[in-house]
Amino acid sequence: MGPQSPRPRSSALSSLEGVRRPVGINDVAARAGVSPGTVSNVLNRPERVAEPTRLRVEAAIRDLDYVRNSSGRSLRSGRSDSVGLLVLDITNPFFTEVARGVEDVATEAGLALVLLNSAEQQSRQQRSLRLLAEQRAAGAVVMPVDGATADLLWLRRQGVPWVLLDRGDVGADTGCSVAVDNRAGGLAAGRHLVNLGHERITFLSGPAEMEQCRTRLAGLRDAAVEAGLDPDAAVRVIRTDRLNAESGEKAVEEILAGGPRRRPGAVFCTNDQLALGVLKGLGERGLNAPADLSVVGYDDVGFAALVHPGLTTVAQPKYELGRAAMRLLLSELNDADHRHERLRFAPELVVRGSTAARRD
Amino acid sequence: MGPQSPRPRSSALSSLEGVRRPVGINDVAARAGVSPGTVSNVLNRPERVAEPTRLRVEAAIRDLDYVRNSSGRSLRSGRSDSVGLLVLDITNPFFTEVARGVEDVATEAGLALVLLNSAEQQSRQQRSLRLLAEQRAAGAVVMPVDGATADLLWLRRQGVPWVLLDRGDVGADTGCSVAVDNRAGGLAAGRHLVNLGHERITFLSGPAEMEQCRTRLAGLRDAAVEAGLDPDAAVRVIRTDRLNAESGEKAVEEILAGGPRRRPGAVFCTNDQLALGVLKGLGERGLNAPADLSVVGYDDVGFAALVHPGLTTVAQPKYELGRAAMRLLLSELNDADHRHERLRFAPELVVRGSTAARRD
DNA sequence: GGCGGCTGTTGACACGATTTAATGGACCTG
DNA sequence: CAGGTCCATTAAATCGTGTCAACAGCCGCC
Repeated sequence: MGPQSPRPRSSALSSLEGVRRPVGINDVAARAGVSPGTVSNVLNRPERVAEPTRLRVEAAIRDLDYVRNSSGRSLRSGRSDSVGLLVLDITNPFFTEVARGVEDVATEAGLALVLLNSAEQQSRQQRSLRLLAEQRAAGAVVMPVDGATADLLWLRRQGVPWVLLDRGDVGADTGCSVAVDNRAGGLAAGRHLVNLGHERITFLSGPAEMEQCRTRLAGLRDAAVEAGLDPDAAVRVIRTDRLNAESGEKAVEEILAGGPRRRPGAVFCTNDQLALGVLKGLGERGLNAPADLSVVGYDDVGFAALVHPGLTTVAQPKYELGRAAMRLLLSELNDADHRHERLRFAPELVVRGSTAARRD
Repeated sequence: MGPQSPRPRSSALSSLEGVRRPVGINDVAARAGVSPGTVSNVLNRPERVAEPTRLRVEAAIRDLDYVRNSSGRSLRSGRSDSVGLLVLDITNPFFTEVARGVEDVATEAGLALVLLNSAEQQSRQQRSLRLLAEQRAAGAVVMPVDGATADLLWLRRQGVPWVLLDRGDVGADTGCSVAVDNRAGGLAAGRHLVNLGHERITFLSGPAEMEQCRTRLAGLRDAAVEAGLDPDAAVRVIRTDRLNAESGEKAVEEILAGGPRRRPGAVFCTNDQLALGVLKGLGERGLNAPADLSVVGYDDVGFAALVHPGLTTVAQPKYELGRAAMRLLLSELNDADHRHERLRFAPELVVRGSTAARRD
């Protein structure tokens, strides 16, 4: 034992440096003249402790500026009070609206939100899920990259429940999910264009493996069939590898290829960013919507209303989506009789200036 | 004592239900035939343990699918391995780019990011900071609401260091800060407009108490003085209460008030969202930039390049800002000889189509 | 062969909060 | 007054990890 080995626990001499030994529940107990257990009761079940005692403890808490230590707390309980939010791309406005919804509900429930960004990479997603397991997170709201089902099931086996957001299912009945009806969205956009007289429509899709893209396309084709058109002739598909404005801009070339005769009257993009990119690409070629091409987007991000002409788009209740997901997670955490639920929201077509009747 | 009271700790019967007792460092130790301390060494200082032992332990870890418990970890160490990121508005693209930078560096360093959104409310910020204190967060990157200095100092007294982002100082030499030189940004925008011949410029500001707004305005006035103009005559200020597109749109009325004689030739907005709102408001009145009014924004968010005409704006290195802030925080956490630093980035004017020479 | 030095491993405790069974005291009742 | 009930409080055990002094075993050296 060195000379200073049993460091003086309760010395007050540290007021000189700014670094004070953190005050714990024991210090509070000592100051209030009660046992640590009573302090814990004051914090967690105040009704069990007599009024005068409670007041004394509360005074001690204030005097010492006591802040409880959540490590100790969650070590004992086996659960931490934070929930994960795993998104595919923090910078996408769709996700940030969702995040706001999740955050609001989590905050109301006193839970901290751990933000994880997979950037659409499976390896990063895997790291993120492991982190949640290590933290013994109370739960997670997850927008997984495609085909990473096994990792999710692993996480649940580790005792961390999740709610799937904006993705269908992960096979079995393994958890709640919240999404918007993509087929209905595609259908609404399709009907709108068909009603305007368009018979040649290009669908600007993302990567082939994304379920949303395929389903929205299916809805679009439904609309063509409804109108008595041959969907294979009426709908042409162009794929991009990323869902951003740049890809949309580059795709304009291909959309317009084939000369005026084969040129589509309308393009339906699987994402507003793509659509805005298309609008920009048109502008650069001296063309514009809707005169030369009707353009429809998807999501209704804030900027869709700001461009000129305003972007016609399929709105998703993004904020509500986030709130609902977090609420389902809370239900799974708190309700003993929780049953997994598949919540489906209805999208809504917002008609602005970027679409118009066929002119040729 | 009920019949089942001392639950069987090591029974293997739980393979039926999906809920297994979480496996801890002790189980690993037992399986590998070593002491828990050795397992801990394998995890934290592998070089101290002999190769064969290490391999045996690593095998046990894999076999049991052991996941370490960060509550126990950080209870012991007094520090958790998460850092907070407090932003004013998650949905603002400026913040999300910053967040991406912070997130990337934090992830590299193996730290988890706790996302906190003050929504510009002091009460929410206070709750957030308390949460970080409770978590014994390793540190935080903070964009505080104005005038909440005391809470920040309190957090540091609680042992949680922070880096200030996009805000000057908090009085004394209390921590690092990262920001962009707002005066230089205002100056660059101002010079650009003055060089185009504009002599009546409106500054569209946010709330009066925001330091950024005041400093950018000062830069703009500097430019006027440089050009031999009386800044009080040349620059008019209009305030909005929120920094969003809606406010910009509403402000158009006021900007144009006073008839063509007194109408300004240019408007410099303290934020791209405001500027985009102005562009929209102009469009709705049948006017447009730059023919009727030159418009300059600030931030260079992704959408600034997508509108037509493209928005001339003062670009901030958002992603780099986030990275730098997190790096300074890491330095404060790891380097014994850390000195607080004030990092200032240079903004850059990006000229697009929304500004043009004076025409009247 | 005894001794010092070195390496690898162990055992026990500390971290801070929660929980449970036990305790003490006040009050009531027959 | 003995016995019982109820309430407020306490002491001790516990959660999973990290740390550190102590120790065992081994090698080499004189």
